[in-house]
Amino acid sequence: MVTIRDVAREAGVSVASASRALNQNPNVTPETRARIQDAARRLRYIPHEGARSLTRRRCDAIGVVLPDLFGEYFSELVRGIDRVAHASGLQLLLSNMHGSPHETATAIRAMRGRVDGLLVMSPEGDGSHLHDALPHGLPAVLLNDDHTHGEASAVGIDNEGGARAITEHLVAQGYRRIAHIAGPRHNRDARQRQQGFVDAIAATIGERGPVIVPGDFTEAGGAEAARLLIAGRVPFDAIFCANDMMALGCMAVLEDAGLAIPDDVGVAGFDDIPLAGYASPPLTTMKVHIDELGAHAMTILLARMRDDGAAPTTHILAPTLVARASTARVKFDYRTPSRTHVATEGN
Amino acid sequence: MVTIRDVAREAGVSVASASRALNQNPNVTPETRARIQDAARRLRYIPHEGARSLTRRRCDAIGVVLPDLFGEYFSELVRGIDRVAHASGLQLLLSNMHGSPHETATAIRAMRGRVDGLLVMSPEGDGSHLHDALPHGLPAVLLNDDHTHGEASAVGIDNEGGARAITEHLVAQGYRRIAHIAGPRHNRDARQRQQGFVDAIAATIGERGPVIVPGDFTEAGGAEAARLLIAGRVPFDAIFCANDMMALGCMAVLEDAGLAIPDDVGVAGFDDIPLAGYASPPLTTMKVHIDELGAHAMTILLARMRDDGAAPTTHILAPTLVARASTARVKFDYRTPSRTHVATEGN
DNA sequence: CTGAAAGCGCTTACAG
DNA sequence: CTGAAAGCGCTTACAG
Repeated sequence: MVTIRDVAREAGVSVASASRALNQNPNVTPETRARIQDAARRLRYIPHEGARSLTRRRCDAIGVVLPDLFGEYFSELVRGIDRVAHASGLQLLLSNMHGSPHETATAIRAMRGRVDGLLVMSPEGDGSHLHDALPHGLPAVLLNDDHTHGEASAVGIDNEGGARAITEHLVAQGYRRIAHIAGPRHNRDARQRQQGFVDAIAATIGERGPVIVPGDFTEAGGAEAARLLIAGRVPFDAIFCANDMMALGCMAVLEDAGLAIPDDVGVAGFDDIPLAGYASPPLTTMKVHIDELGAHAMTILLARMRDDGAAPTTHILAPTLVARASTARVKFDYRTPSRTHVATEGN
Repeated sequence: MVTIRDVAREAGVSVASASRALNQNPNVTPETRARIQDAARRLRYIPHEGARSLTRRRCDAIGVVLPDLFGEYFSELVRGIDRVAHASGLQLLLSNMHGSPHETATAIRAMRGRVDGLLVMSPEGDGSHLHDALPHGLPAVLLNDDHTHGEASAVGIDNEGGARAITEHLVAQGYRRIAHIAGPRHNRDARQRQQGFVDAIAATIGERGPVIVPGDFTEAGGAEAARLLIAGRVPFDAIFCANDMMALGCMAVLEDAGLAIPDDVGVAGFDDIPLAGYASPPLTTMKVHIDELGAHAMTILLARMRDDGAAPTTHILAPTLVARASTARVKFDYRTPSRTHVATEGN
């Protein structure tokens, strides 16, 4: 491949001059600059960014380490991150830790010397295991975490508050026997959402031990949990799923079982992925502004990269309730008002 | 930040020995190796990958340049790429060209010296403009292109064949006045799908100038096109949309207008994004095996990276028909067989 | 087995 | 304005 030495030789100047001309440095006469640029064009010279960043001590890139790259959730997250990063002329180096805590450390280490900052989302554990992996001196922001670790800032979601809000919505709709399909046991979001649910049930209905079925954040897991619920003896008239994908799987099973949504059973999710609005009936959920989460985290990272002396901070974003037909037993069931009545009687 | 010199000093050896010990090189006595590894651990040393790749002349990373990072399509594509890349221990450096042909060149150049290979998807133009931007000597594979450019291989989709197949399906279902909502004018996929549609209509129905409404691959664009169709005087009993997102927007408008799908109007899309199966009614579409497209391209790139003397190749993947309820006027309308009859009479 | 040296491709003080 | 030199952090022949 052609290097800056080739360009310098072709133009009859030193590599120093070539570098200056190619980098818009003013200390070059127009003539030599033109000669150098011509040579570069003729040789189809493209600078080696790896070498550049080694000497410039900056990469103009930021690393993003995620548990997965797939699905609407991460897609939106990356979109938000990219919006801010691109505006600052930064490239994104994405890394997939494939859900493995061990690979997280590997992925983070592989970023050293390639990026100027790091965005990390590690949904399991308390984040202290990240402390060892994070390169000392590299600005970092934890995504979806609710407190800082070492020098890393954090941007999180108010999962507990969100879970409380949607549970209260179910209660307000008249549902009284509300079950919860939880997320993965070690997942931080899942635990917090479950906690918010339990608290809200206790505060509103006064029930101390609501039904909680384990789940795994997948559509199949939601379906399986719904089957368990139906097979069990405990009656229920609503299900709050810890995320939307499970709610979708859950709804399919309920309908197959002949249960009408929202009349026999109300269903609510969490996240508001695009699919949620297309489900039939459309799914009530807590909208997590995922792209804003990403954009916000990136903005904070930029600030830290400029001033790395600043103390790490924590930001918590509030999700918002999106009430749709899947829980519209009382107020929102504009489509089949008669059936609402029947169902209410039926329960 | 701590460098290998710090480790060497701490362990009382030369940087050469430190490097060897840290890279599992056998030429180190167990004792010195242990001493060096201890020092590295104590200092929390993490190697500078940028410097490593400069001397090793390889980055263990591959660059992916896409028109956008958002949406299910790219999400699945990246998933497929990552599956293969990860198995080979390669990182992914993603770049978003934000739909701009100009930014494509910038994004590609920025990859020089950071990656060992390049995957590029540039949906507009004929790909020859890429020729100038692709660094000479860097293995590259074009995604979604149907012929090679320079040294770059290509992996494409049989859009024409797919469009013909789904058009024939509509005809087989009894639809006779089939309109097409096209994709962006300069988009290669869109043009090929339109061509396949036109050919199939001519071959089956004998119609030479079927109705074609411009679109833009977005949901809003599909809705707008559907409104145009309804407002126009030309009768239609089916719509083949150039992609699924437009089909979704299209269906919403049709239903609002009181048209029953599939009885009054059949609707078909292209891509089979996950949303397609969730639409009501579920959408008939051509499944493009997007993740396989990505995995396939990555596999080819790996082969090129091993043997860069090989001649560039072209691979075309065939999409498969997924018949769902949105076109089930004749055979698949298991839900409302009576209405099928009515609708057929009605037309 | 170990170390001194060269070099990867670039940029940037430092002289002139 | 221009060039020679040092250096970014590493690896790898080359000697010993």
